[in-house]
Amino acid sequence: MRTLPGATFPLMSSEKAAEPGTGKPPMRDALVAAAFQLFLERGYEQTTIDDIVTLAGVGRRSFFRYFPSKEDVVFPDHERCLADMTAFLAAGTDDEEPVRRVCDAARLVLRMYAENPTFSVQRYRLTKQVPGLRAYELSVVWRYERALAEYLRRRFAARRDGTLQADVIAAAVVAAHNNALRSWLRSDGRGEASATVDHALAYVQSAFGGTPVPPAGEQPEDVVVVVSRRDAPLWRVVQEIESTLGRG
Amino acid sequence: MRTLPGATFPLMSSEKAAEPGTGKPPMRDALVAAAFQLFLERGYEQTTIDDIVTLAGVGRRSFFRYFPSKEDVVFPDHERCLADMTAFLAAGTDDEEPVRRVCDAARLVLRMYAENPTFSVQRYRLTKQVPGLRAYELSVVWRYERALAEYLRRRFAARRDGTLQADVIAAAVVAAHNNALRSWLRSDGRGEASATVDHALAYVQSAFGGTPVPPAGEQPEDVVVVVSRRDAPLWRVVQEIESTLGRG
DNA sequence: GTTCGCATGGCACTCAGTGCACTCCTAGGG
DNA sequence: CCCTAGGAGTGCACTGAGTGCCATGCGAAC
Repeated sequence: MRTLPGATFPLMSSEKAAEPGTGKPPMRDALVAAAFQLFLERGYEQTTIDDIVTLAGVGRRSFFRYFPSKEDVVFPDHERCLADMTAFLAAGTDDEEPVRRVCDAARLVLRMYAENPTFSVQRYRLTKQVPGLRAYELSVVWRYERALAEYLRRRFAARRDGTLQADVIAAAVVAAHNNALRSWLRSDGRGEASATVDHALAYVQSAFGGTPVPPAGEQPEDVVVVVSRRDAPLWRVVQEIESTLGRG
Repeated sequence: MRTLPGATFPLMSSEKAAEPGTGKPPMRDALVAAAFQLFLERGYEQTTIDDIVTLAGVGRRSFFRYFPSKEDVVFPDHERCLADMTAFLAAGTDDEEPVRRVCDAARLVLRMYAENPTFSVQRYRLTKQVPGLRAYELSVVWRYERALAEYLRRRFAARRDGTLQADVIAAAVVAAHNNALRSWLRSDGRGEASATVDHALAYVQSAFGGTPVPPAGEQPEDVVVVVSRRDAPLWRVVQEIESTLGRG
């Protein structure tokens, strides 16, 4: 159980001290690096906190100073991302389409994943096979979903069944986002993540939202006529409308 | 720390021994009863496993024979309910409307809650204020959602974007169900739970499903004509279709 | 230099969860 | 009637996460 050589985590970084908010404390990064190295080498459950702090060359107590639990070290940036999303939603004006707004908020999360593809893929493989981490990830995702739902509840305050619609749409947005994100992660971060998630979110917008893609250049006909076979499923009808409007 | 009097948990029950599958082991029920008594008295985190087993009058090791973790004692019947749901989905035939089927599956869960209103309400209050239990509940709900999504994925195998639609619809169904369930739980289990959840699921069916309410008596017109103002939001158009079809 | 604040480290403790071995108690077979 | 096999329950010791408390050390301010 050797100690990580000092060069691996630059204590001589431009950030000289741990300043919460301004820059990342180097010790925090060192702990994340040491933890992931061990998690990938021997697995999450086979790695103890003592192993991590020994490799990082810091005291055991310091680990819990930066991460409230062992699971948290696997999701080191979600707290900040959640704050970003909350701020993004709070900054919106009331003349925006609510569903479009929450879809854009979801894209913030995707961007965070896409910023570090290799890290994201490693974490994905880890969470996929460790039940405890999967459970923890659920609680993280749940907080994003709640942020979206709270925003929609405010926007839908006047609607009948506003809270119901808010909860359902938030869940649908998160599910679509996660579907696209996972598909991207399974491909080892190759390909364009944003295109995948755009496609997934367009489906949700087509089911719930206002205008999914503002026509911009080409205006749809002033009058839309849809002829539907009796008993055709509603999604088929919606699909028909979309293609008629030139959004297919 | 007295011991629970023997009369509180009928050891003289008709089930004389612990027979997995046939009847509930009385010891399991005794542990649940003792646990909830203490959780309500002094809180979840303030209650240790030792407290529970002492009150139940059994050995500490026996607790973990029945419940793999402390959280599990709070959700003693979800494992069976999940099995029921899986069986229900597997028993369906392929000529049924898939969305309707998963909505019916969700109603199974509601029925389980509605069978023991007081227990469900107590548990709700507990999970609402204990973060650890909330997280655990998320993992339970996630398994329901996965069961629904897997079913829909099979049914949508031929569709383009089938897995996306399956994931999104499953999430929407679960969110609608939970919205209704929580509203019912907040009312202390008064009122008709099934009516609330029916209303919530109808919203999801109207957004995704085939015929939300089979017309039965009155058939919709064979040809549907919708005239829409330019730039009207899609949900407004859908609303129009719905009212035209007589589903409003 | 002294002092204050802060990041860190060390120590001891609680408690959840596990592996193992032991004791009953019961069923069944000779 | 005895002997045995298996399963339910139990006691014990151990690991490891997470916490509270206090000491230490270091840089900044005074």
